Amino acid sequence: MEKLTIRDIARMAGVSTTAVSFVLNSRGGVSEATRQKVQQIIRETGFTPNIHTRRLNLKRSFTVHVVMRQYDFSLFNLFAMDVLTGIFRESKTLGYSVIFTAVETDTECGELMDAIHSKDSDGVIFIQVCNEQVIRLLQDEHFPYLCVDSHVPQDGTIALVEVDYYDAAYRAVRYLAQRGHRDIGFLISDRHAEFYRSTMQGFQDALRDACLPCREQWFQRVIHNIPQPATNAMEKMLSGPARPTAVFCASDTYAANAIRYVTKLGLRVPEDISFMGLDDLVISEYTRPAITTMGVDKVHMGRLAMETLFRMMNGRDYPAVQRIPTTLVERDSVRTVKGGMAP
Amino acid sequence: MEKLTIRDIARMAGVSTTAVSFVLNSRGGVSEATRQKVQQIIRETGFTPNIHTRRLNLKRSFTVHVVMRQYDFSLFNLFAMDVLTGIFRESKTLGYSVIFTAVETDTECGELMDAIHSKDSDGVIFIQVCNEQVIRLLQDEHFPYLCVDSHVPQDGTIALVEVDYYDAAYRAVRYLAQRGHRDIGFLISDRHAEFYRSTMQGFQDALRDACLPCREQWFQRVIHNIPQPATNAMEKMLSGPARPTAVFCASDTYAANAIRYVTKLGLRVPEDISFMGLDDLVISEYTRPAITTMGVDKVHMGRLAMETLFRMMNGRDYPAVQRIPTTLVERDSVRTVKGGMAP
DNA sequence: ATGAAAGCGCTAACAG
DNA sequence: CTGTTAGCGCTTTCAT
Repeated sequence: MEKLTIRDIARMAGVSTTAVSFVLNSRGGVSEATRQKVQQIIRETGFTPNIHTRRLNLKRSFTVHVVMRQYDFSLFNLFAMDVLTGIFRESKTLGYSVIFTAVETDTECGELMDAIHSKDSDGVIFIQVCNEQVIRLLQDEHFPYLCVDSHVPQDGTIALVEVDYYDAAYRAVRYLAQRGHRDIGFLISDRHAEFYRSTMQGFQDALRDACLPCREQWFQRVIHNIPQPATNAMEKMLSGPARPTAVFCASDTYAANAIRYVTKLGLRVPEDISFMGLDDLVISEYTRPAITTMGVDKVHMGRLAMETLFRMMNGRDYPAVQRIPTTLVERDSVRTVKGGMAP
Repeated sequence: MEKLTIRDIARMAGVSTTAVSFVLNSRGGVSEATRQKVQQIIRETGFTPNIHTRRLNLKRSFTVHVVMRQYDFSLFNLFAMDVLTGIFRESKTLGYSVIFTAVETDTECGELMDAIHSKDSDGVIFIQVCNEQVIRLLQDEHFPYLCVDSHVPQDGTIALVEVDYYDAAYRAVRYLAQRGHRDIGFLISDRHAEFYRSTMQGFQDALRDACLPCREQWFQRVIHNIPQPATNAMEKMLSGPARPTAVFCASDTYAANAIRYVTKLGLRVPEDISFMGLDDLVISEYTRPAITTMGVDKVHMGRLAMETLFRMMNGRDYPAVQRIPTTLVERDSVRTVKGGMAP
């Protein structure tokens, strides 16, 4: 069966291609009779217009390009996976397709730009990726784009959908303090300057506001993209003379690995040492103890990103920075120290 | 800056559009001098050919369409996520783009076909989705497609990349038997007739070959797509007079939830009851105890799927059914009963 | 309301 | 080797 064209339909309906085109795009300027006739033929034949032609004419492709990081360990994809789900759902309702590129951490600018140019799309969503050069080029081209969870300074130059990490860190530590913890460690990211900055700031402000001590050794940076991140950092944190009673982890993945590590060491969690995470990933519910964490609605972030990009692509105005709040999810990895308030 | 066309490049290089086109597609029939000239102009201007036009002319889009299930709980996406990673990697090397549709469980045939027709692509990969009607229509259109982990009869009519579930179940039970377990329960899927059939067959054959008893009550079907699958099934399994010493779960997600459930009940895993899973998902490493499971190389499945579809799309021959073997991943959820062999 | 015809940007057959 | 030209299938302008 040869692929039908608008011409065939026009012939079968005894009208011009213009009429068919108008019906397809539900534009006015066609008599009701013609419209009926054409619609019937379309239904009977199961005709679908060639999408490339449409795109060629309209100079838009009605697809968005999602660029995300390609991690070696699925563990790190857990966050992005949920964001994706949100993007999918929203794109469906908006009538957009979604196309992908997964980039290695060290992908260079030119390569990425090529990918963006060659895969056609009307806009780009970066998830956990934000190369300044690429951003600048995109800006020069007036190409719509937006970053989700990209750990980038929120100065308004780049459209962003970001977790309110400062607030998350602040409230996490405050929570720990309220549970009676005074000696609090911190597992922080070794990358993403902005992520580092905001969580660190939140952490320190909370420490200060709660009048808690602050020891150099209890701040440990986690090395990414190795099979068991956090193990190393945790080892260092515990090697000193004093041990924190609780550790705030800038990601649930750190927390999961740290808990596993200290458990192997013979420490009991949360009795001997408490842990608190950030993000509320799927695994956090299944570790033992399950991780108490500052949860984020990642699917919502995806929806919001897609919706915002849609506005950009259609010339409407849009909020430059959208900061997503976190919610405390209490599970079993934090104990109440005597003197602290029970949950 | 207006978008350049092949015409502009031709003019600037002082050659015809044909020459430019040939250079772009690295076809012969152009003198070295011309080629150099054109390539330089392209480099200088940063010209990229309009992809729609190319597709329109070639009548191919160089993109594959991935259709996957849209689950409400990210837990269920863990398998598909890794398959996707494999598809991405392979598609990149093959020069294909990837486009998506996430379907609800009850998406009807017409809707899916529309999605397939309207998002353009040269082939479809279904992940954990396999609607017979859709398959038939696709077959009628001679449209390349392939199913990954779709739990469908492997009779050769449909190109498949499937886990060897029979073998996985058989070997899992044999492993449990070797560890000295004689009373073995089974948490099986409530869906996917073929998945049910093959795992059940493997389970029963292994039981028979090891001369183990087989109790009706120890077979429990898990209800999907509820927040805590397996809890219910586990409850039923434990409600009888006798309790199995080990349970084989047709998925790690079942195992994770079952372990959590029985732990809350006060049972110790693996001392009081052992669990064995299937798939080796990210969570399995983080539960406590970590789940002993039959692992599958999901990323490999994705690669294989993409590569096979590529063959189909290009008229080469391809294997109709590819059965992926599983590998035992020993962790901590199975104990050795006295009389059994230590690992 | 309708249809003829001129593109959209590129590929490829064909003639030179 | 090179350029001219006819499409690819659809949108849209402009007469009618």
